[in-house]
Amino acid sequence: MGPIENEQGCAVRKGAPPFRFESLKKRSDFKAASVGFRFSTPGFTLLRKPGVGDDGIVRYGLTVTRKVGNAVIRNRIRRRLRAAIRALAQRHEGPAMDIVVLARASLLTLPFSSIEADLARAVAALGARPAAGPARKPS
RNA sequence: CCAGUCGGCCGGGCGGCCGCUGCCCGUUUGCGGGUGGAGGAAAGUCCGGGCUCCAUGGAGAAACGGUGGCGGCUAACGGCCGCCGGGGGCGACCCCAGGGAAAGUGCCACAGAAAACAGACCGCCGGGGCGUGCUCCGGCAAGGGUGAAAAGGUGCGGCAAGAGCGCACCGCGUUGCCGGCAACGGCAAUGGCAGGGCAAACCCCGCCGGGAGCAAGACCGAAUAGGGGCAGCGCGCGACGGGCAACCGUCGCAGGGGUCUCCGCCCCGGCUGCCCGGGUUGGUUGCACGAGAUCCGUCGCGAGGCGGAUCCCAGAGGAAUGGCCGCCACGUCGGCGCCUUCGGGCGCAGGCCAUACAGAACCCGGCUUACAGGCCGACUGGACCU
Repeated sequence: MGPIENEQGCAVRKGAPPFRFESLKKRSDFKAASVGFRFSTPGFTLLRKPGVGDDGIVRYGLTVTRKVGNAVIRNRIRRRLRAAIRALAQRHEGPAMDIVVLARASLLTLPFSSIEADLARAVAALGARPAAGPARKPS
């Protein structure tokens, strides 16, 4: 893969090193993402935190609620998601941003290849939206 | 070989690609290399400890909570081991909240005459009466019936009929002797039977218990705003309130600033320096050498004790210990062939699934619950062969 312009024509990164992927750790980040754009797939819902991310870094958070299953199931889902995100990071070119993955129970049995494909699709779709996030009524 | 009882153990393996994390080494500070990295229940959070903080002069009592055969083990326990008693099983073995009902209170539905100072429905026996199968009086509690339970059970004698009324055996109480550390057991004598059940109803008795928890606790600690103390300099007037005072608060006028001037509006009324306390995010620690693991010896029936040697064996923090793929084992399904005690077993090729329960969060000892499949050992009952 070569450094190219992405479809939106923003953030051209010729010859830049690959994106670094870090995990979100603060509760406030998760809450901020909950008001951003969403993209749903059979296995999960992807949220994008409003705002321009730090250059060259995509931060991701995983939300796997107790409703999904017990600790063993939740951990396995987290591991599969991390593995898929890591694979995606190798070829990510889109804008820097913060995302949160809301997991569903089907992630346990869904084929790994389809999780990867859905994740790439969802990240591309959210990367194309304006960074400021959706217009919301001021509360 | 079949059926069963008890105890212990395992609970995937190999390879490839790509990753996470603790420690060590190197380093061009990007990273590279080496090495370690979930469980028997890590679970439920039900007990017991260590550790930490708080409270506490010592001892005791009350209250509350827990616990309950006896002896031992243990740091401790509601745990474990051994034994005793009761119950179940042909047996190996299993089950028991197993102190006290002659301290008191309470409850015992339905049925039944009567459910606890006993009593008499049907009955049985004797006597009186008359209308001769009913009634009255008295005796009895064996039989019937009710019930979970009705003042021991069986048999013989006895009697008007009966009854521990008498006797034998069994059960029970008391006393004595013997065995045992003890729970308790054995034997003998004796009493003719004392006494309903429920204490997982209150209660009584013995024993144990201060509270909260690693988000315990300790250390480091910015920036901004705000709080307190001290020192120096400064400190317009008036009114009101508080105060011994220093001083503080409110209001008005004057002053300064936004804004060069006026008006209006808003803001400020101390400044500087040093110190203190509190404290959000964060970092370090507690936090991985311990009632530690493995092996050996020794004492003990055993739980376990003692001694020696060797070893270091997870430390995350939106939470690492893995993701994907291939092969194999195990399992399972039907097919074919052979054997068979007709339950099944073995062999061959093939299809399917790709493992159950479940993820450390300060650490240990237990308990309880969950668990696909499999292995080992000891023992019991039975069948067959020699």
